[in-house]
Amino acid sequence: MGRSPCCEKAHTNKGAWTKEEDDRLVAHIQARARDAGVPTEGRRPPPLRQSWRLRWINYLRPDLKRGNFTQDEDDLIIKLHSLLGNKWSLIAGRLPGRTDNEIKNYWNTHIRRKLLSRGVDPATHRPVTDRVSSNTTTISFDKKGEEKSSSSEESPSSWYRVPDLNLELRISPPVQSQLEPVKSEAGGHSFFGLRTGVLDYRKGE
DNA sequence: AAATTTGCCAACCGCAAGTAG
DNA sequence: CCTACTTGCGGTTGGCAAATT
Repeated sequence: MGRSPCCEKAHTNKGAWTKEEDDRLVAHIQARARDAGVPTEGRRPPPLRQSWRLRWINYLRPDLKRGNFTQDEDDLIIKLHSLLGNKWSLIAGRLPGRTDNEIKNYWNTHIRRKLLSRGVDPATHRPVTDRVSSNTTTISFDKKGEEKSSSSEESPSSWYRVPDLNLELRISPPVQSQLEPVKSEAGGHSFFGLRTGVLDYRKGE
């Protein structure tokens, strides 16, 4: 991808990253990791630093899997989406080596179409012809920690059960941290000393 | 062979929440 | 508390390549 015309001007450097820029970013982050911390060269304009962060999280992180999604990953994404909705970061937390952006793109380009071709509404995960089903459980994330459910069954606040999916979801530290114990600082990969790509559930305790 | 359309996906944008001073 | 700044997230855009006309 070339740089878009608008990006050549006004001291900006938007657009696709070059190999050289990637190398510099990786070297910079590794150096910073050794120094344990924060950039020392003064403040940068937010858009540039945000771009660095995105590039690192979505592309340069060493644990990224890349390549085609497997059938298992497909199924897992569909199940998780039916439970979590467009919470791509949460879904990504369950798929080691995949980023939220990657999953979001894959959903929009592949899975949506696949579900539609099967006659399933990708938004609701119900048959398109199915109007209102009474035997379903709806989980809303509108309010933190509140489960709005049409089912009367009591369940522990830390996990949910959806009858027609044959899937139980327990909120716990993501797979990533279990598989890869050796990480910068305290799990996840460091971007200027910050953990990225792994949600820290302990914060909420 | 050239023009047009379509699909893919990296990157951008803006908002909300978190944090530091 | 209040303000400014940073980070994380989800939605959207736009460029490239492949497919089609």
